[in-house]
Amino acid sequence: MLRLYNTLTRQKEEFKPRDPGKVGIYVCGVTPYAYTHLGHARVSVLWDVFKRYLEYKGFEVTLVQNFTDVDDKIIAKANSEGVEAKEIAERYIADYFETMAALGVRPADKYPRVTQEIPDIIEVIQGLIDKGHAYAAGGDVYFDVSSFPGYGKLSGRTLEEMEAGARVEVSPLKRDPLDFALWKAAKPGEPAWDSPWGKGRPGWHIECSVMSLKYLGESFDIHGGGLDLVFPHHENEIAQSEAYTGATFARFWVHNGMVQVDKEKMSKSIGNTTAVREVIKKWDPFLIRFFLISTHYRSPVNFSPEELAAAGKGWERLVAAAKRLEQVAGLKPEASSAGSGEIQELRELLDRSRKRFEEAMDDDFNTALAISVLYELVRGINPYLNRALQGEREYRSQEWLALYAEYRSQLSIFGDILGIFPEDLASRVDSELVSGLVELLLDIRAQARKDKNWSLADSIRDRLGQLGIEVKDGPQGSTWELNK
RNA sequence: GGCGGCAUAGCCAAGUGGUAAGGCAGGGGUCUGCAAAACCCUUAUUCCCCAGUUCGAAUCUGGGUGCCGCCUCCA
Repeated sequence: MLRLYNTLTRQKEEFKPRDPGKVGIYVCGVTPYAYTHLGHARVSVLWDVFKRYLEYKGFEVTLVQNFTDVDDKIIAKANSEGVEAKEIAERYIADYFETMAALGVRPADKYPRVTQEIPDIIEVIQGLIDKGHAYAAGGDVYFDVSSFPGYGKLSGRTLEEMEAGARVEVSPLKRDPLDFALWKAAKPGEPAWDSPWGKGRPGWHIECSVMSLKYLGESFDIHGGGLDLVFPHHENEIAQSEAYTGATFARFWVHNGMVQVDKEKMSKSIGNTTAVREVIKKWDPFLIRFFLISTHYRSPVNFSPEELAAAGKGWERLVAAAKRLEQVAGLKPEASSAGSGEIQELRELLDRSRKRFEEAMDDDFNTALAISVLYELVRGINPYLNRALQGEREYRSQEWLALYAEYRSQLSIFGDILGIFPEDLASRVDSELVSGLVELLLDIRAQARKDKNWSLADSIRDRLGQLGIEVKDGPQGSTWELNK
């Protein structure tokens, strides 16, 4: 049973989908006017993992993530470069897709864009006017906050409190300072579409209401996004949508914590963003994923090279174990008696791990706890893998090889859900020919070592090292590992 | 100023009433021609402080301190 923290109720609730077996998710995507940064990466990686886990649980998941491809920032950027707004949006949308591919994020099911949904948006705005929830003023259209009694229920504040805050934008066209724009009249030179209120473009919040309702329907299951969107964006989405349909907008609101730098939020307006395209030049993209999910999604995660390096050490241990499991899968069984007691214990560890992994993920997607299960698995099997790879015959029996195969499969299932293992792990590790040749060289080297011919032994190790094959000597023999 | 959240070892980080997961770093060890890896042991009598509830609290309540987010664009 999956339990999810719902921002709306501020507690964990049992998750039951609207339609049995199916889950509809809408996640607020990016405004493409700058390179994709780690904050964007966190949201996307998170929902990629959540979707994979829900699919593992047997749900059919529809994930919708939008692009806000027209807004003030895009227009400003376009003006400063002397190009069309569309060109700016296209450039950074392309960067977003490239970044996501590098991070192993599987594509969402639908990526709607504001500029391609204008007629639907106009229809909803007109509907809101007709129902008395919105009013046109000077070519703009504003949502009348006072007409929606539930305003403030997501962010937990009342109209009075917000009025007192007094940092809201004052516009002479608004009846109330808290009213927000559904439609903005075009200024000269801005991208604009025809509408009943004259040329203009949609306000920021209306797109998400329109697109989520269009692609997921009323009362869809989960609406996600960064914690910084709770107010005003998501609050406004609820007001518009529920005023329009009269039905609950989204059933679960799931918000992730911010990526921080020096304990401060990473954001474009502060100017402390780190573009993912730069980060992955120095760090493995799968380590970035691992790092981003090694903290619970609702907590902030601080980004620094030191913390990334520390996480990297642990991650490398998991990857190394996964590689060893691939290698061992290529061994031929030896006829020898097995240590059945040890095998029994290891099989119990395996069974327990499945349960603990699922319990962790079921508890509000506790990826940090889930990762600890992988470490337990690896710590359990590692000693035996080493013995098998070093040639100890009793650890290469049919029974042991079968157990390794189970571990390999289980680790790969967990790894796939979290997406933390490079996908070409198997192909990198093994082709029969490579294995055979490396084994041959290691046999020769073993003889050289026996003869204390260290220069030959070291030369073989060094030259294999240059080819990316790392040789490691152990008490019973040598093992090897293929690195990038 | 208003609203919300968080404070756990040197660092990162799980844990919402039953006696402190996991990772990194550090120390010790197994192994060892050298190197690397792997594994074992070890590192918080204690969870920001003070009071309270309870047989029992890191976990609940009240007060304090510090940090973060939102109230303007933001994932």
